[in-house]
Amino acid sequence: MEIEDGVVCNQREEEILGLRRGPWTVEEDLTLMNYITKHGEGRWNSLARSAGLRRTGKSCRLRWLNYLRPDVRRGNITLEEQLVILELHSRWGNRWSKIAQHLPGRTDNEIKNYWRTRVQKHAKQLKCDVNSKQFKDTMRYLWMPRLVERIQAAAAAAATAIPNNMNMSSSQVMVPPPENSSTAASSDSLGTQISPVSDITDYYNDPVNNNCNQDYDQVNRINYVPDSLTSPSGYFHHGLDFQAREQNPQCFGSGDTFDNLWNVEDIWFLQQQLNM
DNA sequence: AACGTACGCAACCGCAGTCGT
DNA sequence: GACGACTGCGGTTGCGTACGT
Repeated sequence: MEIEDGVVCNQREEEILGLRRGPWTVEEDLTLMNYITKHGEGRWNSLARSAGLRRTGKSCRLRWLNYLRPDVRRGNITLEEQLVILELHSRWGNRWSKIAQHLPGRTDNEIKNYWRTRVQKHAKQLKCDVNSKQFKDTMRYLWMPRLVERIQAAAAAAATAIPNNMNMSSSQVMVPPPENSSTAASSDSLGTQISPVSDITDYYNDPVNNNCNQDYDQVNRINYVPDSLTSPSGYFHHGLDFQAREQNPQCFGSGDTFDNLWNVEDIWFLQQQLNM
């Protein structure tokens, strides 16, 4: 049998075995769910055969983990989740599954998609590489503190609206303490210790932990904005802020979208970084 | 209304690691 | 130790839909 490459081989194999590809049907979903309910997950290749699914084991696993699992959390990524993603990505890079472990109900695929479609888009629009120091600094010193502010503002507003503080989803979002912080140094088991998202907001607001807020304040104190610089905020009108706005409309004034976290300050900040 | 473009997401692919034989 | 099967991960692609002209 002539094999040109692995892809052709796989395609022929699948044709011979009558394997299906592409979007899953409702019937396939039900078959997979029923089978896993009865027999449990794992051993995906034999599971696919035993369940009578004309799919690869890989395909079944992916469908289950990313879509059918009962604890999969759907919908927009919340502000807290965004903060956790940014923080953990700055620490671990593209370790999506590791990051996903700290966002209950979120899949690595979803986080990866979020990063690619949102964060990398911002980097592109700011005309810098997503892995560059400039972009990382902008993220850490501008975007993340702003997220913290938004989260705290939303929490405060929700606390006012709901006296017994049954607000937000903070308790569901877990981040390990920053590895290079004094908090981390004093923790018992780095990596296994889980703390609520409030830790991370405390972290970014505590001048002892890093100079993030000092830098941020400095940037915020700047009143002079060169006329030649125009805000890119007009670019950003999609997605991320909708859920937060729906949950806490009082926190969002007109035209105040999450994507407007990127504004003329970011351009200024990047230019300062480039001039250093 | 029709068309083109951008966006978001589900699914696929290749590779590397793990495990059993 | 060598080999093959399986699993999990990160990167990439393709499609449906929303949006703008």
